[in-house]
Amino acid sequence: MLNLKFIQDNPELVVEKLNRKNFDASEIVGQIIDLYRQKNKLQNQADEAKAEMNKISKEIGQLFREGKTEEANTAKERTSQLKENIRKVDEQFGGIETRVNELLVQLPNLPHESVPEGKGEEDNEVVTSKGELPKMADDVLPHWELAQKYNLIDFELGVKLTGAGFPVYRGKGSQLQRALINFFLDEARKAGYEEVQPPLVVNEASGFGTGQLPDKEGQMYHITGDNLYLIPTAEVPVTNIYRDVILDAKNLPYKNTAYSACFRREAGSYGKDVRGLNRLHQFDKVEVVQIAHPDKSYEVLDEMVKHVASLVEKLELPYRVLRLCGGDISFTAALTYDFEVYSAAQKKWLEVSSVSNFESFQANRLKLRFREEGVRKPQLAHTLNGSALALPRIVAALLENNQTPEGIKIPKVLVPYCGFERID
RNA sequence: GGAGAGAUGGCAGAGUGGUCGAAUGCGGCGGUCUUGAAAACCGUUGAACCGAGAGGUUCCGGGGGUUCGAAUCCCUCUCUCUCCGCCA
Repeated sequence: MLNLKFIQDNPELVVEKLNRKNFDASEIVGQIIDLYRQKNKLQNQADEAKAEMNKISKEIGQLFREGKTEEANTAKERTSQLKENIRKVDEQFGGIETRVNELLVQLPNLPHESVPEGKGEEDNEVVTSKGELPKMADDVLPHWELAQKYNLIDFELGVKLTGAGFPVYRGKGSQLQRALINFFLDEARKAGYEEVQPPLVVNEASGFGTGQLPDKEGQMYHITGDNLYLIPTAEVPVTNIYRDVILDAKNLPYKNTAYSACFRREAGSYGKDVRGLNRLHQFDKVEVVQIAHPDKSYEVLDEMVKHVASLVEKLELPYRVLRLCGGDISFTAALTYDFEVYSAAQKKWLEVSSVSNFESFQANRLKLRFREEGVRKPQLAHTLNGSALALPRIVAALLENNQTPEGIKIPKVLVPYCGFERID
């Protein structure tokens, strides 16, 4: 959520920047400014009337204590008009506040100046490209066939148990999952992130805090009986650790990592993209989250990007990093880098990580602030997060790229975690 | 699932109609003392909004009501805890 005062002070800037996101904010911003003015006027009126009321009430109390009952009763008569006035002004004020909030919530985050213009994913900017694309024979298998051949993942069994998009990992497939999770968590810990194990189910307030609600309600599984949501990413519970808190500036940045299962309804995605591990309703992911000082958040973002890069490099996967364009970047992010690994049999790039700086957009909803030494007023912190990494597409690329006639080779770093060098 | 209790400042915990943004303790910050530290003592210490400022308004889980006046009384919702039952 953008800061109301900021919008008021820089309406043109807001509209201009949101243009970059292909969002026409002129009308909403105009309405907000208009309402904001009315709101202040009403607040002043209400405050004045309430001050008067408070004064009279105190006087009445004083009179009663002095036993001057008659005078007190006279004073009471003065209040009814005032009371009615307060009620009316308050009602209007409340209505305007609600309306302003409704409008505020509709505005996406402002994109960072480095965000390229563009309509969709074809306009994303490739900032890094590393690793040789493997030259594979023509008869290489896509990962879903490898998974079946080596009995690693049973997609149909998942359909039986739950439905499409809920695969069952088994044998070495299951062990590989566990190895990746441990590897990613260990790497994060070495990079200074404190590990946490959050709940996989969150309440409405948490969903709102990180921006899933109300905008992306349909993407989450909703447990209606208890009004709780299955998390689409560990970002939600982990970032919400810091909801409604005021941190000490000298302790910034706060760094957390968490492994979690992630649940996404993926309503509206059909077609060949959903084949195999490419798009699932439940998947595993290790997430990294940082709460940073506004002056440092872009340094932090670079640090996180380097961390994620080191992971794919250690896994010996060819990858590229994209800076998302205005048309592809999410509602809440100011700047996002996507990581894609090359999947040799499918011959395509698969997104395995998304690293974003949300600046104060989430913090404003979360009421996540920090206090600078010697400064009385707390200010909004910046939140950042990134996948480090999401498993399924990594597994897909590992299987496809490392297939040999003798079986699937496990990358060196994972061998100690897996306990085997090859799947055959 | 059954029964009961509770929700107050960073934490603990008082406060049952006015002088309460709220006692007290702990913690935090500043100071005195000390070679330094501890102890002791003194002071200070919530947030949001409006305002150039003085200052004003709001907030004691959320919402509503009673009253001139509500942390305090009433209604309602949510959440937490305790005991019993069931269970990993």
